[in-house]
Amino acid sequence: MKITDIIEEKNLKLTSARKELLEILNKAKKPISFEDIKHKIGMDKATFYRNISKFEDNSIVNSFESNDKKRYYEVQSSPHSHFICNTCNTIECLENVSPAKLVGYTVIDVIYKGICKSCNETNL
Amino acid sequence: MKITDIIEEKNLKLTSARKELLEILNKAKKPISFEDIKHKIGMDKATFYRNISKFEDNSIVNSFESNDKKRYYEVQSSPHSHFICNTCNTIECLENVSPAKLVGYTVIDVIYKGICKSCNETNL
DNA sequence: TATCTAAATGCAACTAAGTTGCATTAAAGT
DNA sequence: ACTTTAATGCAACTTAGTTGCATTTAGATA
Ligand SMILES: [Mn+2]
Ligand SMILES: [Mn+2]
Ligand SMILES: [Zn+2]
Ligand SMILES: [Zn+2]
Repeated sequence: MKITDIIEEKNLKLTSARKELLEILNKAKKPISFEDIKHKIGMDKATFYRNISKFEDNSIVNSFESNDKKRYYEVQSSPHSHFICNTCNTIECLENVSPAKLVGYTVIDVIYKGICKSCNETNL
Repeated sequence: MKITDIIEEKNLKLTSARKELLEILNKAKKPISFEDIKHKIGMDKATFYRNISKFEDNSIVNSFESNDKKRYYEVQSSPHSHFICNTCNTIECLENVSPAKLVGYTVIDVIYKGICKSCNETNL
């Protein structure tokens, strides 16, 4: 789905800041933080956070906190869980892991923490 | 296990601040944040964070970030996952949920996010 | 038990992610 | 083109957590 369509579908104004932000998020293969892209974007950080917040309200973007106390954002595609490595802090999207069901609860998001594949191999 | 034994086993100095802190953490049934206990403790916040950090280095305490952007700490007992409610922000320890295994990864901690039992019941 | 030393503490200053108020600008409907 | 309302930039603010430094204390040694 195209960026302009995503924005129009939610009846949001298509501003240049939003286009720029969504383009970067759309290209990214991993969730990214403000820190990650602050040098690539033209907008002020207030604009970044306000737009991210609006995207989240409109279910265009979702986010979670990582080990480094920063928030990471990604375009909402098919629901999936994430793995955060305690050693190298890398975040991986786990597309093929079906989230465990918990009776009585509604599980929306699952974050696994531990040691990732490549860190495990390094320490053999 | 007694607090004094835990500290001695790791060859840490048994200071009054550490005793106070570990006693509170040990009694707590849930993970707690600095905000939660700052009024109950005598030590400075720098001392709190330095001691928590030392406890984590020595595997006495573990922690994770919650929805409210605060870090929550608990005495490391049997490994278990946690549920964080997006509605009421309550944190629950899930003692009886065995964490999913991911081939190639070492899963140390799993955080489920979503809607907790009581919030689900309220919205029937 | 008095002395010694490294580690722990309190305090204040700092950092950095994220938020907010306000004046200005720009999107998009007419 | 005109108008309205939402979006933006900027600066000031908030707050969890960190750090430097002078002082204190645990606990080892004599
Ligand atoms: Mn993802
Ligand atoms: Mn727990
Ligand atoms: Zn890793
Ligand atoms: Zn709840």
